[in-house]
Amino acid sequence: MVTRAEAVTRRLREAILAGGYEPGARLSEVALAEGMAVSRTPVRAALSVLFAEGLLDYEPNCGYVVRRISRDDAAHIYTVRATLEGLAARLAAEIGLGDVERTGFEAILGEMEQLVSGDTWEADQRQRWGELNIAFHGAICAATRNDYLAASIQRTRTLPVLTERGLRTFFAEQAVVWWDRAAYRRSQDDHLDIGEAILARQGARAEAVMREHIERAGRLIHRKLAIRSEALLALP
Amino acid sequence: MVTRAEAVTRRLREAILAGGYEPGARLSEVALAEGMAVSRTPVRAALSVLFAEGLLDYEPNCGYVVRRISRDDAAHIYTVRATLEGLAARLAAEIGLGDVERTGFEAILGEMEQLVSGDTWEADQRQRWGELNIAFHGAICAATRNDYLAASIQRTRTLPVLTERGLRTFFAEQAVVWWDRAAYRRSQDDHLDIGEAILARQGARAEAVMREHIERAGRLIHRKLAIRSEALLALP
DNA sequence: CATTTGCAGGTTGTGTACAAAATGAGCATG
DNA sequence: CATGCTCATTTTGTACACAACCTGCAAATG
Repeated sequence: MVTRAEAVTRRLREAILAGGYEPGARLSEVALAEGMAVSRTPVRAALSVLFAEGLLDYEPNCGYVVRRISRDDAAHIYTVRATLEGLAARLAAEIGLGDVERTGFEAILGEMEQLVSGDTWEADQRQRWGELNIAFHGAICAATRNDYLAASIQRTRTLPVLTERGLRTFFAEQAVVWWDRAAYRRSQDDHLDIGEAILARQGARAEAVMREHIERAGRLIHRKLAIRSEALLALP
Repeated sequence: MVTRAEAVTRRLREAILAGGYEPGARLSEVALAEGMAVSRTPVRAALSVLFAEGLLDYEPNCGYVVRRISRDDAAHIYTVRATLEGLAARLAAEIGLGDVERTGFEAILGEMEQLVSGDTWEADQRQRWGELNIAFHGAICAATRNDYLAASIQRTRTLPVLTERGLRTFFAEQAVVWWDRAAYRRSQDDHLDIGEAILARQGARAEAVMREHIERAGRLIHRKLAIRSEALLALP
């Protein structure tokens, strides 16, 4: 059975990552408790967990607020993520994929290629592409057989960033509304190179391409955030 | 003011990392509460935080136990740590040290060299060397100006491993009782190379040496754990 | 004899009352 | 007008009572 604390944790985490709360928003225990029809106890437990995960800031006797991540923080996180995903790609190449893994891996890449080179590019296709992108990176993580590495990468992908809409988490496919179609094409080319390198057991090449692949996404978001910051400064 | 929950968290964390509780030990809420003369509430908060940090395992309605990390887990963690510390060394070299940083850095290296090439090698000298080792790696982290990276590295160093004595955390200097003096000398040679590379702004060299430096420590611990496992199996 | 079912004991999960601390409004004072 | 103080309000921190749940054992049942 799931405890209420767990249920509240999951609901809150998803709400935050989906952008239901603005970064900087105060999370009042009583308000959340009433909203979810539980007492403050499970809410407190959930908040402490999300704080430990890095989604919230906390000040004793002052409460929890949704963490606001600065442009520099985002750049720092992307630096780490690029390195870790590069490591994962290299390990996957060095260890090699089993037959089942290989089949699934090629299926993911094939469907992505089909999507991105299709005639239309509607919202549901972009979303499907995002799912496949997650699956692609997840497959590489899984192939390393290193749970700690997979968890570390996962952490870098689930931190909310200052946003009004669209750019909810660092995981690039959540931010796709920012991208033009050429960026998808470029991203897909990277994926093809990475997949090829891994299947050919070329560890160094897989690592280098993956690293650059992530760092490019980081630069893109860094630039987008700059534009947003200027826009905010230009207000009243 | 610090809340009781924070105080309990700190005390518990230190106790676990110092080896006060065997991996696998159950942490009863009431027992801890009585032992620290607080109610169960702050104890529960502390346990949930330590669980999120990865120091504890948790099963609903069943309680918390000190996490037991397998040999493979240890190897996985060291792989990630070697990569991250390598990244830190490279960034430190690329960014460069300020005058104050550089002075402190050289002081640390100098004292370590003096210690390890001295005539005696007693317990307090080994401990001092351990402190300086922490300071050395910490200085490199700080020089990157990347808090997320520093936190990620810190996490890899604070996970307890199966042990009876000596080998409490993965941070090698906690495990020094396992090493002979030659290992310290070798470690110090690495430090000197890394320091030289960073000061000379040789990023790739700093990264490579640091990576190997950490991976060697990982292999050492992996081997030690193997010996311990055999010893355990050999018991009645 | 094996299986199950019920009970007792202990542990964790939740609700709630109260204490302690921070916040903010209003007012006095320089 | 700015500053600092007091006090009410709000929010969080803690304690504790009770409910829900797991565990082990023993007795009943087939």
